[in-house]
Amino acid sequence: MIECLFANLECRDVLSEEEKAILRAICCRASTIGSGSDIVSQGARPGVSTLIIDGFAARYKLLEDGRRQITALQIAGDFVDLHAFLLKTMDHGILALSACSIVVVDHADLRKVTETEPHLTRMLWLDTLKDAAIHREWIVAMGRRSSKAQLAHLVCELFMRLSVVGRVVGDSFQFPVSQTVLADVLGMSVVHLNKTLQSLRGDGVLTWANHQIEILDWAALRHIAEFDPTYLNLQREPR
Amino acid sequence: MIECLFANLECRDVLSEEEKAILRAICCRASTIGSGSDIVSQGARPGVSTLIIDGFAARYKLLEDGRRQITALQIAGDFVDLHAFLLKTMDHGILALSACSIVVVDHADLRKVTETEPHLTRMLWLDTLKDAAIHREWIVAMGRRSSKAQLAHLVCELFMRLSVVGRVVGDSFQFPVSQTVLADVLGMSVVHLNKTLQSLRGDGVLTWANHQIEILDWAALRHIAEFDPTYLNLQREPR
DNA sequence: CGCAGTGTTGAAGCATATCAACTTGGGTGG
DNA sequence: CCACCCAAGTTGATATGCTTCAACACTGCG
Repeated sequence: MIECLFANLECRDVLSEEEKAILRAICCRASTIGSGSDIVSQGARPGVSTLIIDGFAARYKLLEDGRRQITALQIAGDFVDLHAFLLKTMDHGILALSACSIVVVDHADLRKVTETEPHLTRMLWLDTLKDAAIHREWIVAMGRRSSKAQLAHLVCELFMRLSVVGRVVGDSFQFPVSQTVLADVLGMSVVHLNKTLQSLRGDGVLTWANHQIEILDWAALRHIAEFDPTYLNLQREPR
Repeated sequence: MIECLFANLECRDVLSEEEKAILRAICCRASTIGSGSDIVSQGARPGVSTLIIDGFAARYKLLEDGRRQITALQIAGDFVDLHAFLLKTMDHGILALSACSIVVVDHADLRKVTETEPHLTRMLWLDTLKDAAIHREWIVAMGRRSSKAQLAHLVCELFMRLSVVGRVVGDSFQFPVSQTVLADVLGMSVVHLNKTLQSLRGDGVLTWANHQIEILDWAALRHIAEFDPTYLNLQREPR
């Protein structure tokens, strides 16, 4: 069930069987969320944190005029609002972009982990640090990359993250997201995203149809994006 | 010496005297860094983490063509590379924007804290989560705000963060940073930043001269920025 | 069958980058 | 002490990337 979380953590450090057992024990309540509904709402003070088992979710903020910016994409194996455990009040919402299987963990149980399991605590901390590293990379992409490079970079990132949790088949992965949503991820208009996408398609580096992305030329895509996966911390070492 | 760190942590939860003593004990080695030099270089694997006692620093990444994006501004009281404790390899550099007083902490000592001080560990974790929340807000600003709102938002944020650590006098604070640097923070060209700045000055909401920013009309500035400080988590509550 | 959401396209306008020139002020060497 | 220089700030002109608006095609669904 929560093997995707193990995959996520274990590509960064070794997890003992006891630690896995603890995680299994506290990740008790499972459910599903329909596409388009909030997993956590802005301003909420949840008593639980949510782990995504399957599906895509997004963190987002709304401006007063109704425009939206998505600040993170969360996939299977992501502890999507672990940070609410310590931040308490949600300063943003979390939205299911597709139907999502989730599991929730009581904050009381997480607290117990921090009291008794230092290594596991560090691993969970690390998981939130990885999210922050992704945020920084997005800031770079938004501030200094061309729209084409920004989009290419996102595809590279998703490809790497999804392969860690076994969601990549060959050179393809499911990406059940409309162009409107993707525009809100990249901070551009739908029209411009559409043209940027077609420019990438025209270069023959990827295809995107039926909610599935296939990478045709990884080297070229990576070159367009100037993609360097260091920030994803996919190194297994003692933490 | 490290009172600014206490100020930073204590506006979010109570610190016991024992916890303060522990922090004082591990923050042993002090030094200063000259303006313009790296505190930590990209690709480094530091064995210590750095706390800023005084001055301004920036996290940054460079693109292949030499352009730069600053992904975070760090001020007094910020544990600037606490995340290196767990991320191990720096995926970005940290630069002193002014002369900085710093203190370093051995990762071995931080590890001991995580083994024996669960509450303090959560407080340090929280500190990195606050950085991530700021990252998300910057993503929103870059993606969906006008350049004027983006700049106004940054000034609001700096004002709030600097007042926590006692760096605001009246409505003014020191901001020893060139327009070139600020342009790299906001992801815009220097020319455009200059014009945006003059637009804010023209509105009479702030002045910026001699490396000092004075806020003339807080309500108007806040309105331009649509500033909501929730994300800074300045709520004192049990964590 | 009609409707709503999604993708696509072209045209026009605005925001921002780029380029180039000029000013200002502080620091430094003659 | 002056002359010069360099970094930083400022300004205007031009070019480009991106947004907005509007229209149309396609698809799945009630």
